Amino acid sequence: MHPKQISEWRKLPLTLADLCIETTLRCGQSFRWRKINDEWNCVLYGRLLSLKQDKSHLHYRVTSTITPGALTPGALTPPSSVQCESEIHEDDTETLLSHYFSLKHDLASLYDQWSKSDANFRKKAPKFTGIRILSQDPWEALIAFICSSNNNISRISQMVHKLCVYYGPLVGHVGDEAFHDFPTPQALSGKKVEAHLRELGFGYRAKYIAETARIVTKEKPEGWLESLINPDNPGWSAGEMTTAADLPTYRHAHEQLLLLSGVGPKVADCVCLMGLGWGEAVPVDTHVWQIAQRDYKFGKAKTKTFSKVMYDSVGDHFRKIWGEQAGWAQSVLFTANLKSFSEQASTKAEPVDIKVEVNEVEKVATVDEATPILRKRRRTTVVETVKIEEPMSTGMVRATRKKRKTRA
DNA sequence: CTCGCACCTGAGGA
DNA sequence: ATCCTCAGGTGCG
Repeated sequence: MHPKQISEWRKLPLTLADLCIETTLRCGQSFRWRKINDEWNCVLYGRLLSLKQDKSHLHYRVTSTITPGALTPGALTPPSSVQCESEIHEDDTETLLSHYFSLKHDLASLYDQWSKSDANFRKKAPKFTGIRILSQDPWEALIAFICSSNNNISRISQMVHKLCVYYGPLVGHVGDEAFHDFPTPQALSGKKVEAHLRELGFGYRAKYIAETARIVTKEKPEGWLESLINPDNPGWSAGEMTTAADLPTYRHAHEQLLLLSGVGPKVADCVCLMGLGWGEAVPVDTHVWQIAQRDYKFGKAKTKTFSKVMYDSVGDHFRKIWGEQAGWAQSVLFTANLKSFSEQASTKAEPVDIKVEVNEVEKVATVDEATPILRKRRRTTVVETVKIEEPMSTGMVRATRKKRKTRA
């Protein structure tokens, strides 16, 4: 056995504008990080990580580990290499973090790009720098966001924690607090899971989780979820070889996720964005819907629950504005809109910010008024009439929406 | 297809 | 304190 094996602190050169863990780890992407003595802790892929950061660096260390092979069934880990020595992991922990925080993207460039193409982003973003999309484990993201439905971040975090405690492997401790990894699909597909989760206060989500675990383990082939990962943003272990046949696309991944229980368009987009690496996925929830109405002149919904058409319309609009990483930009504005971060959100929510800012947003398919926008399948031309303004961001924004052929 | 509503729970405000 | 609203929605009729 390996007693404690607390490794030394290591560090990555990162400014707070490159990455702000204080914000990124609390803005409702992951619900698992716990702050203890000014350090953020979480188990990722079988290793207990601690993070802290200063002006110039992200400091990290691995407190303890368990054999990685047992945790990620889909990840092909050579059965022979189950080294316990933390030393083995040292080097690839940096790789793990680099992937987890999506460090291959230059955040300053992305913020610049979004600011150029969107006056509202330009106004809101400066107070919320360093927000990154986390590339999380797809399965964890799936279950966590099933828990998120009609729920608040505080309770979602509690629920995810319970899943880890009761169904995930114990990896180590920080002080007297135990840290478990996220449970595998198999662990959550037991017969009594639903009833137990009910007892634990999961409410109607207990059924969704149990059902989804059953579907993934029993009705889908091995590695099915991983096969939906964006090839341009491969998983950390690079264990998901997609057969050339099923050409994974964002649309396909989204569509597949909808087949699961408790997974609607919003949850599917969360998983696509934060678990499968599809940057164009824009989760439209109540907050984003509010943002769309307040800051982007989307019509007031006549119905309480906005329709699928409106859902897609909002997403398409943001994809048109922000481009390839629209979901990321959305996450920044989402965070700026969170009550928990309201103190940052400017001294006061001045309702006077109308100004000339949103001049180019223009009309945008007034979705309200029940205008049968898509009624007739009018070729593709109909829908939005967002004017193509200045030429600066041409290359990116032109997200070629080919064939809208909606089966007909 | 669209729409309306029930659904579990508990943290946080009035 | 007690009520009420709301929380990163989804499934079903």
